[in-house]
Amino acid sequence: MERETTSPSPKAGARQKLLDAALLLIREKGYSATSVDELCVQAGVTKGAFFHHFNSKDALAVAAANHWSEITGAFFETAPYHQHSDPLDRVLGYLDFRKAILKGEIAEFTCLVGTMVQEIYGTSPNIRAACEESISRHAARVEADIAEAMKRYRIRARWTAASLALHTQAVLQGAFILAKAKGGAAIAAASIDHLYRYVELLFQSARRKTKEMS
Amino acid sequence: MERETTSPSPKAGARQKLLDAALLLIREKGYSATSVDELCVQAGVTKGAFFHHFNSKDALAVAAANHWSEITGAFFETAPYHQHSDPLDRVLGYLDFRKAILKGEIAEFTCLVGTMVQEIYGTSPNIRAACEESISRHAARVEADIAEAMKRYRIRARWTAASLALHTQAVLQGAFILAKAKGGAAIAAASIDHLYRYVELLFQSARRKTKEMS
DNA sequence: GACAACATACCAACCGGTCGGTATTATCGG
DNA sequence: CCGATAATACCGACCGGTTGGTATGTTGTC
Repeated sequence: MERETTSPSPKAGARQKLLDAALLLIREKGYSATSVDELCVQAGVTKGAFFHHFNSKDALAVAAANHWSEITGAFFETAPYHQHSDPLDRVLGYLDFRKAILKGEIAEFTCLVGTMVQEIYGTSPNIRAACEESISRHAARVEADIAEAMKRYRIRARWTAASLALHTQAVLQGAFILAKAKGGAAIAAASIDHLYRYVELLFQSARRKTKEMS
Repeated sequence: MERETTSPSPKAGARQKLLDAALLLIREKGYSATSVDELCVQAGVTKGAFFHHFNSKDALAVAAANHWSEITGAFFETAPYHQHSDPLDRVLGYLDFRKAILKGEIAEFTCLVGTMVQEIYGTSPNIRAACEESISRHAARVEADIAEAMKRYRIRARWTAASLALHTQAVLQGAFILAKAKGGAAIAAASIDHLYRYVELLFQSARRKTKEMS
């Protein structure tokens, strides 16, 4: 007859609540430093529920990485920059968007899988694979727009769309590290500015040429 | 009269051996996942020695970050790229050098303080500060060459030498994360290539102009 | 009444840290 | 140069708390 609710989505099922708790805590304190007990408390769930849904802490991490892929996938899917008809504008719009969402606490804009893979790349192959999947899948979307832009502006270069897409992810991940070191998002934004300028420079002569022709 | 040497410098004192062990283990498994016992075993030292030299595990981490600064400082000091008279060549040479040292196991070329700051930025302010110091000090050396190059080639731009220097560090840190995720140094090298190209593009018109004048 | 979804109680291993003690070395008066 | 003294470096058993994980029980639902 009683019905009590606390903060983290009360009727959402223990599994979802644990995954949400993992996103929050692991981004704040890292994977190793986050204990199963803390995850359960944050999720408002007992340890029994934890090991009912996940065979181990590592299994939770894999599930959290996949959960992260779905959440960020849906988030970027609905972002405004996709509206541009010019693929280069979509790439630059993506970077603008990445810069624009650098708000709030550091843990709120940093990357779950980037944080995790640093700690576990040598010890937990399955978590590492899940993190790589997440990064690669996200990079692939950026790559599609880059490839289209290269085609549109007839870029012939030594670099590929794939390598530039991964480079954007490297810059973002590195920007997060600097933000954590310096205690603020400002340097991350500055680094994205440099990346933005780089992409502009890569396409600038080709874009100008095309503009002149039209 | 005796003189013996095995792997972790046997006659080097417990403190040095512990710092070396910290560099090795923390880069392999992260800070939280590395226990004091493991550090002692790796260093060939007892726990008593550990807490004789360091008040806490955190204190060891701070000392390790400073040790890292000294080691990398001396290492880059003697690197060949400093011989170039043109400051821009020194900057590009620095990037070439960073790319050239991406050899061996991942833990052998990744950054101690970049790895640590990810885990502890929110929980250990003094470790975070030591990591920031290390990164900033290294960036400052790069910044000096960039600033000189900007002066030499009379660059007037919206970006500063400081922000570009920090950007190089962001790219490197991010490249390390991708290397950990993908399990190899290749993507890190590709990302440094992009950064190299970016710096070239930033200076290219000015350099050409100067060359024509001479 | 079977089965998934939890809760509770509990465990052995391990964690960072303490502490009393010893071996080595530096200091210094005579 | 000597022996006493004291500081430093190091040892390893031990401690209380926490760790990831388990075994068993309870509950709601089809």
